[in-house]
Order: sequence, then structure tokens, then C-alpha cells
Amino acid sequence: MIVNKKQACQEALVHRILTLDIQPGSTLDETLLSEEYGLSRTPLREVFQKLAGDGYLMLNENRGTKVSSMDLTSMRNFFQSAPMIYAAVARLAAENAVGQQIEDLKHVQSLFRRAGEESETQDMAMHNHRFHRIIGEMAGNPYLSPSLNRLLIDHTRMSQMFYKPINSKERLLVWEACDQHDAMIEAIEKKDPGTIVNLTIKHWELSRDKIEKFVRPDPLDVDMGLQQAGE
Amino acid sequence: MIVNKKQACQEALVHRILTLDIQPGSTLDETLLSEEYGLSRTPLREVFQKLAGDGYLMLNENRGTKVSSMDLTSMRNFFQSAPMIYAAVARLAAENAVGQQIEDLKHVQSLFRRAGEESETQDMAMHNHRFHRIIGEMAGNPYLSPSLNRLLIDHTRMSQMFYKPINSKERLLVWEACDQHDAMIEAIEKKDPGTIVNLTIKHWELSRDKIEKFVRPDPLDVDMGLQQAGE
DNA sequence: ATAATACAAATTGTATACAATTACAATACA
DNA sequence: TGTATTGTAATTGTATACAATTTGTATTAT
Repeated sequence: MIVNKKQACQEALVHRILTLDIQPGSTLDETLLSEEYGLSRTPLREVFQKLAGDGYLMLNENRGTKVSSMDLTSMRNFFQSAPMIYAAVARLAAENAVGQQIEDLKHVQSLFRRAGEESETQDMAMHNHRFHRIIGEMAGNPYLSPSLNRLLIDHTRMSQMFYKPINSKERLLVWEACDQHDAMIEAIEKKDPGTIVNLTIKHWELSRDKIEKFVRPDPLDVDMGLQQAGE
Repeated sequence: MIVNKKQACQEALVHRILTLDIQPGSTLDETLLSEEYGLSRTPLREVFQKLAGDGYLMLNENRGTKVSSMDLTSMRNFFQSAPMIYAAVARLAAENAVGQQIEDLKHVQSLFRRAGEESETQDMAMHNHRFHRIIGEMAGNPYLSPSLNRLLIDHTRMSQMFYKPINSKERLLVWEACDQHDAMIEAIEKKDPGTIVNLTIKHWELSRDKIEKFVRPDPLDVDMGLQQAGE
């Protein structure tokens, strides 16, 4: 079996970045990684350039390569542009999707559902990522896809955080998201742009609320610390 | 004076691509260009990777790098997504622009107007390109800017074609576009998102009509070829 | 004459040595 | 004690030699 070491390295890095195995903002060591993936520095640097172009990494002249950070500004920009891009891409996907792509989407969705059933949160996030990238491919618009893909990078990295602790209440939300995926597939098959845009907005709002809930959880009872003293 | 050869090479290539000096779809010769810009192939290839990431070039494994093509599909996708992205970016620009950026924008606009007065069509296209990129920078949304910048690449390349032959009727359209730029600057200074979105749509429609007119010119008189024979 | 094959040339990809730059630590100085 | 300064180590950038792949051409067989 012939494998392309360079491509394997690239995919491995993408996976490690999306799963937060390599944290946002952390520096990548050329020498270390080139040894780890059995490449010399030249092709590894080309991988870096490619991943930087896709928005995974940031190259800083003479001072190394960092994983794209996720600070407050990024989050604000993310929430500002995600719904518009997601909706636009979904509409185009419904208009332009071809058979093979729909098959791929169904397959990834089945993997996503299974990961949900088995509470494999990391797999869930990755299959979800792939699901939405396929929708991007269906849209087939090279002017929009770079924006979509950048949004998905950060969306997936965020979801790694909030998928983790699943209580029974939150578990219901997972099934809801999963069912939305199914409905989206159906709308794409029927080439129904109106429906998929609505579904996409709902899907976005579900995810957004989940993120918001994670960032701003229910506050602790203000009396908590006072009970003993006050009682 | 210290110059960064690599960066100079990159900027030169961008300029040559945007001005159609290197045509869409044409292949780039690594050896030739590395000699031309006094670099070895390694850093030149890194420039290629960067420009490919920005949408100027396409890298094909083991079969060279080509300038991004502009075929019928690209055009369709372009017209489909440009208004949405332009409008969204303009709105964010009005909301987020800072003083220095507004100064830069005014300066580029003065260069654009002068180029128009002197009918330097190539300069016009390039200053116009810079004008709209600055608006992209003002928006400061890293999720949208890659889409905007890709649109601008192809928009500028198209405008190289249709700016060229300026008759007195078309000249008026140039002044109209120029005045729209001024109005846009004003709206940005006033932080007036509503106005700039409207202006941007109008500006887009003007440009779109111009492209359409170029692609589908007034047809020749159908009797032209028959006059002699029929008379 | 056409198609298939083999060989040569050109092009692209990778490894490695070397140069340039930055980061860090030790020392000198205020 | 705190701040410059210098030298050294580590990291990043570039050139070049070499390997792999593709492209073009000539030769052979059908």
C-alpha cells in the first residue's frame, strides 16, 4: 500500500488541530514534527503553508508557526458571519448537489448518529465537521467555501469543548441536531432550497444556544456561600 | 535599502496576475521565475503555496502551478455570491473602521480618481482593487475576508478587460463609480451601515451591468451582411 | 499507418547543508 | 537591584544536490 507521507502528515495535523489535541495558539516545532512524520523540513513547511492558507495555522516570519487562536474577537466575528454563510451555502447545496455527494452525506450522517449513540464525543464533532464540509462541497462555490471552511474549523473546535460533558438534558439536544441532519438531507434530495435554509437556521440556533450555555452556564446560587454563616 | 526578495516576488506575481500580464489558466515555470526574481526554487515554491492559499494560483501535484482560471462556472459563482459578500463586508466596515484605515481609503480613492482622469485603465483597476480590499480590512472579519479577496481577484481581472476601451458614454460610468466611492467613504466616516449597504449594492449593479455589456455587447445589425446582395 | 513500448529530457518533489535571524542567558554597568 | 550588552544556542530561511514523476519522442510490432 502506497501512502503519501506528506498528505498523511497534513491530515494528521488537521485532525489534531480540530480535536484540540494541539491547542489554539500553540507553536509548532518544525524539527520535531518533521521527525514525527518522517519528512524533511522542506515538505513539512509546504504543509504548513497549505494549512495556513486554509486557516488552520498562522505563519509569522522568522518566528514560527502557530495554530490559529480562538480569542474573544474571533468569537464575535464567528457569530456575526456564520448564519449568513451557512444559509447561503445550504441553499446552493440544495440547488447543486449531485448523487454521489448525497450518498457521501448519508454515510457520514450514519457515522455521526452512531457516534452519538455511543457518546463518542470526539468522533461526533469530527463527523459533524465532515457533514457540513460535504454540504460546502455540494454548494460548489469556490468564493464561499473558504469562508465556510474557516467557520467550520472554529465551530468544530468549539464543539469539542461543549460536546464533552453530556447530561441527559443535553443528550436530547444531540438527537435534535441529528434529526435536523436527516431533514437537511431530505431537503437536499428534494432540491428544496426554502426548507434547507430554514433547517440550517434552526440548526445554527441550536448549536449557538449550546455554545452560549457552555460559555455562560446557569450561575451558582448566590446564597450558596452564605448558607452556613447566615443559618 | 533592504528589500525582501521573496515578498517582492510575491507582490510582483500578484500584480502580474491581477493585470492579466499572466493569463488565467497559464502555467508558471519554477526555474524561469526563480531566476527572474533571484530566488532559489524553495522560497519561490513557498510563494506559490501562499498565493494558492489566497486563490491566485492552483497547485497540481506533480504537474505544476497554474494561474486560477476564469471559466463559465467561476463567473456564475462569482455573480451568485458577490453582492451578498460585498454588502455584508461593507456593513461591517462602516461599523468597525478606524481612523487610519479611513485615511488610507481616501488616499487610494484620490489615486483612483487621478488614474480615471488620465485614462490609465490598468492603474484604475489596481487602485479600485486596493480600495475594496481596504474596505475588507475595515470589516476586520477573518471569516469573510478570504471570500471577499477571492471575489476581488476575479472582479479585478474582469475589470481589466472591460475598463480598456473607453468611449465617452462609458466614461460617464467611470465618474459615477468614482462618486460612489466618495459617498461610500462618507458613509463609513459617519458609521452609517444602512447607507453603505445601499451604496454598495448600487456600486455592484453598475459594475455588473458594465461586465454584462462587455460580455453581451449590442449585436451587429442583422442586415449588415445582406445589404450589398439585397440592394 | 497506428498503437504500444521504451527511452530520454524536462519538470516537480525531497533531503540536507549552510546562512540568517531570533531567543536566551550570562556578564557588565548604572 | 534593575537594565543594557554581548555571545551562544536554537530556530527559521535559502540554496543546491539528488530522487521521483511526468512528458515527449523515437522505435518497434501489429
